Amino acid sequence: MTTEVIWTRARASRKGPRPAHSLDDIARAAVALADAKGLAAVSIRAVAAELGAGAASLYRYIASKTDLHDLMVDRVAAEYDLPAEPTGDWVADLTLVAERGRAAYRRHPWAAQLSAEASWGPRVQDYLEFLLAALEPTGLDIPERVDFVALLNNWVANFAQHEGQPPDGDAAAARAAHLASIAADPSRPHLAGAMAALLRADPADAHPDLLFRRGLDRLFHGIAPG
Amino acid sequence: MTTEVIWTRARASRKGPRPAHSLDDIARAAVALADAKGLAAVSIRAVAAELGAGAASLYRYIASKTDLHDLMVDRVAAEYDLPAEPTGDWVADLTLVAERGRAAYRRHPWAAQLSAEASWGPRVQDYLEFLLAALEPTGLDIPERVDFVALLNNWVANFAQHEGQPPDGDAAAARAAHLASIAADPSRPHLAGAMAALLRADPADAHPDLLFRRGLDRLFHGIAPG
DNA sequence: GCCTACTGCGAACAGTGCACGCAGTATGCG
DNA sequence: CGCATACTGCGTGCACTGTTCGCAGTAGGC
Repeated sequence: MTTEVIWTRARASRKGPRPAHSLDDIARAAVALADAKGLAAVSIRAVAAELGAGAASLYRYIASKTDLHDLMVDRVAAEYDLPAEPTGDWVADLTLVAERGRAAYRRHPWAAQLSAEASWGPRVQDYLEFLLAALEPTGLDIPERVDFVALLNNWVANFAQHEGQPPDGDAAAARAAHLASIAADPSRPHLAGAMAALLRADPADAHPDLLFRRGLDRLFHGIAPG
Repeated sequence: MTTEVIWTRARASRKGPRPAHSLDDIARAAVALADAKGLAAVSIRAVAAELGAGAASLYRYIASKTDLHDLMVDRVAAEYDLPAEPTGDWVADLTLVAERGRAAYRRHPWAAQLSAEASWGPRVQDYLEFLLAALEPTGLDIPERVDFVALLNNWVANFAQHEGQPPDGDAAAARAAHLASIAADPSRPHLAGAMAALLRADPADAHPDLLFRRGLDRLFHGIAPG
């Protein structure tokens, strides 16, 4: 008997007691936990406790923690809530996806770590379908489209991660101190200058919306000058 | 007493026995272990055993597993082995970095998961310095340069990940089966078409070097048609 | 009314990151 | 020299992890 990804497992059961929970319940609990206390706090036991269930009970629904992660990613993907069909204006379509993604990754910063590895559930597939359809007018061939979908997702996740203020705490403070020391190190002038500029501009006077649009534009039209 | 990142800790010691290992030894052992058995096999105990040391001994050198990850990333970054100064031809400079990165990520696929989160050691800083300097002729402003550095790293890591054949094993087989079922699902035609095309072209008759150059070119000049 | 397929779950197992504290070692100072 | 001191390696233990096993209980089909 081969292992299966959670999305292909049969889920019909006629006999016995009704399951007390659903995959969606589990996903919701896990997402809530990750939002509140970080991805590291999402343990099988913790999710089970959130549902008022025993730890071993979760294994009636999922086969591994990987399955749980897949559920979480799919649930976040549902927040894209895209229309059935792209408009045909590829810049507008991709911009819409990017903005929805930005919002989702700001709500769920942990999702960035999971989305690259997760196996695609139905909501993720909807997202991919929309993006691939939206890319049709660009004339890119198929490998390039797939490549660009991953690129866009990565870029959006990275952007959202950096615009949300860093999580306060011990490790974050150490990070910030290290960044400051890099900014003050004259032996790597370009890096020091860049870090100094970023630290100075931190009060977000440079509107992030503008940076986001500009970054997207670079993705669409490249970084080449002129 | 505030926690510190591993790169800023004092490392002078005059009294007592000479340390039996060095940070570089530890990094080398951890990288070797990750290359051989995957990132999950890199536990404190396993790395210590690789060095012929007790588990608790490692904590004389590092303060946490995060420190170990930082060491590993910095060691991989050393493999870029970039010249002191970029040439001034930004396309050539960035291409060089991308190619070195591709090779490094193919040798150490696990590094992709770590590089985004790691705190920058000296070798990583050298890499960043070179890239930021190389981006100067593009006329991008500083936030855009920093953004692009992250983008390039992500894209290269992602590319290298996908061109290396997937790790054989139980989970990988389940993944492949799921992909095939997506390719056969007519309810999302664009996605199905894309997956079918990718699965068909798997025998790598399309030279990956060519795909790599083309992808880089898209990064530099954008995806806009015409 | 029972067989049977199901459910929830306590307990246990191997493994993890990490902290404490002790034994041993080498250096600088008197 | 001798010794206090600052270091090193590390056994042991703790709280926790993902996962498995087997058992008690429940409810649909015949």
